[in-house]
Amino acid sequence: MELQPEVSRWNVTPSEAVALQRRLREQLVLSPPPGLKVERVAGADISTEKGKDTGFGGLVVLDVATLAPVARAGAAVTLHFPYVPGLLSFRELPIIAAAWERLTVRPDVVIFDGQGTAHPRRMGIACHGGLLFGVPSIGCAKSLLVGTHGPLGEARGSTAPLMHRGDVVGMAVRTRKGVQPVYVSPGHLMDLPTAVDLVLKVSPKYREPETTRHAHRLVNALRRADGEAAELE
DNA sequence: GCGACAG
DNA sequence: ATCTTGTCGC
Repeated sequence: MELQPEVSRWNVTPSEAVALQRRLREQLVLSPPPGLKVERVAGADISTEKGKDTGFGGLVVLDVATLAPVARAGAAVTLHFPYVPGLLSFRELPIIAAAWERLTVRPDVVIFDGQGTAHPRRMGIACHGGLLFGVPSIGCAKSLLVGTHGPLGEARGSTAPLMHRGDVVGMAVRTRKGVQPVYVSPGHLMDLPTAVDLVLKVSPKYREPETTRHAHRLVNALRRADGEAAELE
């Protein structure tokens, strides 16, 4: 058997995964490619069933100017890694990668449902995914894994730096007045200001980015469709 | 040793 | 993440 490149090595123990993250983070580039033009942005997500071990993953590509979907792809893959805080990418990325291979339209940026550098080892799922696909990426999470931040204004667009061990690892961003902020951090080939700007741009109305919302609906639809097919057996 | 802990 | 009903507020 060929030894898989480390960035796509999934058959590891949690302990090995941690060691892998420490090596992979050396490859991270925390700045956008010079002259990056963002015309298409993709959202990635997975959905699972309570007692089953199949994960349904998908990506939806949106036109940034109109936020209209222009492409999508999904895949069903057996889960081989448990949910462990800090090791989310080893559970979800194999599924998202299968969908990525079926995606015919390449986005300029991928937004993941989870952390980027706002991670104990600066290697959240957005970092790992960006490295894997070789594409600029952003992490946009609904809750914190690590870090603290001060209060932020009530208005949409308000921000507060997310601090962890003396470093700014991300930004708490209010995407909508009167709701809890989301937590934005760069993944790969990305910086924090660019990430925050883009997340606000693709979140004009709801708390979460339209990319994430579309991806979430896609993978849930895939899971339900699979469940209905199973009922007819 | 104790508590925290993306999805 | 998923399992689940109603409920509060714009």
